Amino acid sequence: MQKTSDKILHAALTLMQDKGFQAVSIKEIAQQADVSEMTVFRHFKTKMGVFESAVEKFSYIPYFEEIFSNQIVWDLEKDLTLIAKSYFDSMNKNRAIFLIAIQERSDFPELNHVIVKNTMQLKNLIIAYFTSMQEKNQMKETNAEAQAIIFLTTLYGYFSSTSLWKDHFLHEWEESFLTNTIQLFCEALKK
Amino acid sequence: MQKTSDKILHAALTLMQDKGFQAVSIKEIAQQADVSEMTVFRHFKTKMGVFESAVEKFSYIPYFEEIFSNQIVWDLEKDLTLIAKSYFDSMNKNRAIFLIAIQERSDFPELNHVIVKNTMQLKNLIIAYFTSMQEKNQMKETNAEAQAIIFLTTLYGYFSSTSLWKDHFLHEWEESFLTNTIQLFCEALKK
DNA sequence: TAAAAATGTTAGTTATCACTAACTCTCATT
DNA sequence: AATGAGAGTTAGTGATAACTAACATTTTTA
Repeated sequence: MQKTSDKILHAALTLMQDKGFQAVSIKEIAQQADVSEMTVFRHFKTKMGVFESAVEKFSYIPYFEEIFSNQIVWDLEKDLTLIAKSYFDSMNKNRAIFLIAIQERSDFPELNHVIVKNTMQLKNLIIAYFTSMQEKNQMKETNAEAQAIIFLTTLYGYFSSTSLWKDHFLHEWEESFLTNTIQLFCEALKK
Repeated sequence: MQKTSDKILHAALTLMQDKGFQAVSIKEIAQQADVSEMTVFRHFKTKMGVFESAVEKFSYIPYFEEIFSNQIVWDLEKDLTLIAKSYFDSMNKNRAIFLIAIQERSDFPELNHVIVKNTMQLKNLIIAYFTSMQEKNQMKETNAEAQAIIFLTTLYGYFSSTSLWKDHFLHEWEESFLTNTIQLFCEALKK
């Protein structure tokens, strides 16, 4: 059986990813977790305490460098697939925090760092990868940074739209979206 | 000089695009608009009334069909530029509503329609455009819908990330992002 | 300039919310 | 059987927010 504090944190994140931090009351969290309000306060002192514990527990720091140093095979299609999947993987694990960060961006701008830092790091790795691929003569000589930004923006666009608007938006399944996107980039960039 | 009710609506939208509907108080709106709380209530009855009037006043319905029927020249680069600029133009005009829609999506799911409807409409027009281009033998024979979705997702990703995370994210200027993106798509899709 | 319309001021109502305090209940361990 | 930890219950405090009512003041207009 689940520990009480875990139940509370899970309930809090579940509610906050839909409504944000300040729009969710302790009462709601307690109901969702099936405990009394007092139990929540006893475990976490304040509402902010619940939130901070939840972020700490559920935020995920991806290790893109390892992936890059171990699994890159210098084949554009395979490598872009790997990169894209790693990105989706890390963003999916941080989905709740991503959604809360959006909603509370004016009150807790620090939260953005979790998301922004990951993305910037990946961006730099992709730039380095593209540069290497150009040196290996496997990619056309275009602006590596610009291509990296476009690639990441596309991935971000997919993740963001499916997270925020559920399937009511452009709805294509992740797998097929990914295949088509990578094919497009390969078509444009491969030498 | 600006009418009082316009001042209020403008203040409300300005505040709500950062914090959302329910996190902004009438007091804040009144201060921002430099009127008294009572004036706000006298003009709009309820807080919800302020919001509804603001949405009605500032939501923008783009006329993509007209653009497509008048300004398309059947040159992939020129046409994609036109399409992308029209998209950014309409989204920029709806930026405040877009940001509020995100924040209040669990309470006012109807709001999404303004954004989703525009995007879906544009998507269908792009699919039709790609199909025609293929028939004219100016584009490779790929899945038109998939390409349209990728193109729109990329544009959405740029708009969404710059709107939400200001310049702290992938920061490339709209103009150069657009040029590079369209060049990539042309490289991949042109025959 | 006088009436009318718009806005300000002040005080108050009701509801909700974060949080506290004091007390009770349950149940596993010894 | 006694203890103590974890959880529930109830009542309450102080703050804030939406909204109302009554009256005063300013601005616009005829």
